[in-house]
Amino acid sequence: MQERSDLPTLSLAILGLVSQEPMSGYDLRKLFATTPMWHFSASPGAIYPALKRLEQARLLKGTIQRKRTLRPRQVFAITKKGREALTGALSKPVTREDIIWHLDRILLRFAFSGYVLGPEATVALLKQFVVLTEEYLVWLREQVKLIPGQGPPYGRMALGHGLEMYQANARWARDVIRQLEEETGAG
Amino acid sequence: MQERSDLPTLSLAILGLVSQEPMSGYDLRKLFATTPMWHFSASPGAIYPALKRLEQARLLKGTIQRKRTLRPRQVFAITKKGREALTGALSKPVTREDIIWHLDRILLRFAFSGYVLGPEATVALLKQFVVLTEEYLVWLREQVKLIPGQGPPYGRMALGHGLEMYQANARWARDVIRQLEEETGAG
DNA sequence: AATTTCATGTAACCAGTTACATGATTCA
DNA sequence: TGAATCATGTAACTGGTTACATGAAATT
Repeated sequence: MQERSDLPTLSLAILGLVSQEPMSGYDLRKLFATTPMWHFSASPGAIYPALKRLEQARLLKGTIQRKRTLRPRQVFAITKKGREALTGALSKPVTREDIIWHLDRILLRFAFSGYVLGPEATVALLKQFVVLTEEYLVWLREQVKLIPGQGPPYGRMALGHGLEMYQANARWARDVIRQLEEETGAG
Repeated sequence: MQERSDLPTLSLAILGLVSQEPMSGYDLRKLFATTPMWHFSASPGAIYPALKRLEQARLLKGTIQRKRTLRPRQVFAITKKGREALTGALSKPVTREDIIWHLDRILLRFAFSGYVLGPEATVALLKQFVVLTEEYLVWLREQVKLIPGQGPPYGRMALGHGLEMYQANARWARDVIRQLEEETGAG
């Protein structure tokens, strides 16, 4: 019987952040509301239930500070099992679905992979990303060709946006690969 | 008492497609599964309930063909109220939240706006998009500067991805604006 | 004394996912 | 006749949203 499918993206974000430094729900909310860790829900109705689920799954362990007050502060730290789940999630192969629907997840995996698995694994992740993105670009370009040239141009233009996006993705990834390889080569 | 908030993205997609040509749930599923209208759920558990909600809200009207069979085919057409809801949704101002979290919605609005509201309204939509995107880019560049230069580079690199994305968005929009203005200017 | 910030949480709702189910029609 | 395709739908689950609620501590 295998571990239940994928961590939701918010849970992955929380797990990765807490793995670097124990945090409370409030700390996470502030982080998501004010820093470039934008893009993740800062709403208490998302954070606190997610923390509860992670603790129930024994991936996090909460410690209550200020026990005597009515509103104690609870700081969460990653467990051994949690770290295994994190490295597992970061090591999974990138899929075509990921590059289309879960780009935020890939970026998250990229950043945490750097800290948790090191630069080599991160370069490998990025290379998978580049390959899949370029495959997808091939398909997209075929789709563009299939659109009749005489009709209204909006569909073609919207597709053009997709092309720009995926090209930018691939460009960025190749650039970062180059930087990381220089670094590890020089280090 | 005002109309209940926003149409969900899938409902907007369905409404816009059906406004061009009446379709069944199955037609929509095929479209979402095989054409560049990728990116929308082709799962029956999403499509059929969405169609039911749109019909209950009187935005669509279903007509059953092949009445006598057990599995009739039901084709949906947009109603007057549905067309009003569609133009309303397309005419709403673009928000900062849209450009960060709902880019898919903006692309959808762009494409349908072309057909439903015409090129001038579409150019206006794109111009809003460009302004908000460039404002956001300013903020992002400030965030990049705030990252300490000596630490691990992963956070900065992930932010760099955001910069590339939003720059590509703005570039695409400006390009399309230019094309549409040439067209309407020449036409 | 009033406001803001710290800090945690729940309840109702919404909409999407996967998996399941049914059965007709068309094609090889 | 068996497989693929047409065609519609439900049930259980998941997890995010908004809005609400509480109350201490720090700041003005």
